[in-house]
Amino acid sequence: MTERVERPRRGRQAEAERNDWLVLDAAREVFATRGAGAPIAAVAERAGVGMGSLYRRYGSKTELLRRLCMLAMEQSAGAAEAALAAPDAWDGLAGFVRTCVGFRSGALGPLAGAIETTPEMWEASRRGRDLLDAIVDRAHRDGGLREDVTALDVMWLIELFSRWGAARSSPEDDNARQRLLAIALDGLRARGTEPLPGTPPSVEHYVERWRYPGRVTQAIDSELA
Amino acid sequence: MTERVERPRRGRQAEAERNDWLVLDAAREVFATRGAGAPIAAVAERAGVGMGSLYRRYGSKTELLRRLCMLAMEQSAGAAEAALAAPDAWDGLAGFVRTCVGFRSGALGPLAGAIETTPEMWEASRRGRDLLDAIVDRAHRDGGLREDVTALDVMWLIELFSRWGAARSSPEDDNARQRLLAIALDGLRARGTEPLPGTPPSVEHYVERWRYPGRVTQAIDSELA
DNA sequence: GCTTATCGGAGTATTTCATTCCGATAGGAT
DNA sequence: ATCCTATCGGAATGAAATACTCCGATAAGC
Repeated sequence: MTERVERPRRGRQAEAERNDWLVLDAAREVFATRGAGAPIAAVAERAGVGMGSLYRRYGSKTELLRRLCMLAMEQSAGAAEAALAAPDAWDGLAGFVRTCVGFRSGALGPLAGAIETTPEMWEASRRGRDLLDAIVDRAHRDGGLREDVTALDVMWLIELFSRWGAARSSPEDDNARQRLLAIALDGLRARGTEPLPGTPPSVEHYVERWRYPGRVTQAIDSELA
Repeated sequence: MTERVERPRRGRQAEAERNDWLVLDAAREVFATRGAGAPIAAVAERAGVGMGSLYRRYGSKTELLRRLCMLAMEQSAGAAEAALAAPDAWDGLAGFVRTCVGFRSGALGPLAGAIETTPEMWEASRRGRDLLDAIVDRAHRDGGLREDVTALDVMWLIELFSRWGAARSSPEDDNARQRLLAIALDGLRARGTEPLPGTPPSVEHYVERWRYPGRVTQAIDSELA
């Protein structure tokens, strides 16, 4: 799932690096399905790593969560660039959604509000939204995507599917999710159907959730200005 | 949201009954979004009711969860019967899904495994699945539903959307959910599209999650036999 | 005005969790 | 071969969260 940078190490150092990825993958799985409240011990167990090893790399739970968010946003941005480079606009969009759901990019959602967002994170988030806007615009112009679907609809869709899955996910879960995703993507295609109900989702609503309780997060306010 | 049986009471008794529904609605909201691990206090607070009042009615958290499951399954069965009675097969199915998502019928999913399932619950679950089978069969025969979609796909779809929503859900959340649901339902319609990937979801997979850890749940085994 | 069912929430014992500490293990240098 | 040290795993710890109980306050019904 996670892309590994192959830089050959030896012995203990190799194990350390391997563990790092194991932890990150496990953390994503655990926090995505059980929310930010999930215990660190669950991450360690799933990664097959001791608590000591985990804390050697991440000084606190918050640090791990932040790292996780950044990683997901970076991967998401990478996938977005690939989508824009795809020959067909619709295929690019569909592939982007599938990829993001694949590594549970939208799993950040439940984490919103549990950690104080750094300026760095805001920057990445902003960039991600801009890229998605571009993808959706292209698919609209190309006629592959039904025109009443907005970029934020797609965002929510990714989040919806990212959170799916039991605490202990199995291949069967993946299978079911793939099917539902295929159904949803099919529903996204341009076609003479009923217009979508309600109003387009707002950026304010999407962004507001990240406000960390108790402290003023200035970045949000400038974001919403 | 929840259908109330209007049996006029007076004064304190009326308040008691009103509280009962407040608690049930709040509990569904809380457990659906935060999982079975959510604190009882959160339910009380959301219902605007003291802990005392809550425990007067439900002797334990487990009892509340069980009651919640039964209620959701009963409401779901009611919606299913209405769907079968609908003039149009497709409209019946779509309405059923929307109704179930509306009262978060699929929110039972995350509760699976957290409580020991009673025979009564198995009975209701079984009945629900039979009804859904009938709805899906009818929609297939009628040609409105794409034929590679199974009843369990629909089941998972309902669960997917039932779990959606932030801890503190807002009208904006509902709006976004409605739109995504419209997209998904549109993807469900019969139409010359790519067949669904993977294999149809299995009953075993769906049912297995309800196995309560530590104790053998005989009903599951007979269910799977 | 009195009785009593019901209400809300503070209090308690228990559990869960984040974080720390340390003995064990095994690369890698001498 | 042997010692040194980085890393590992998980038990120990103190703090926070949580299920559940208890009780004084409130107001309906007579």
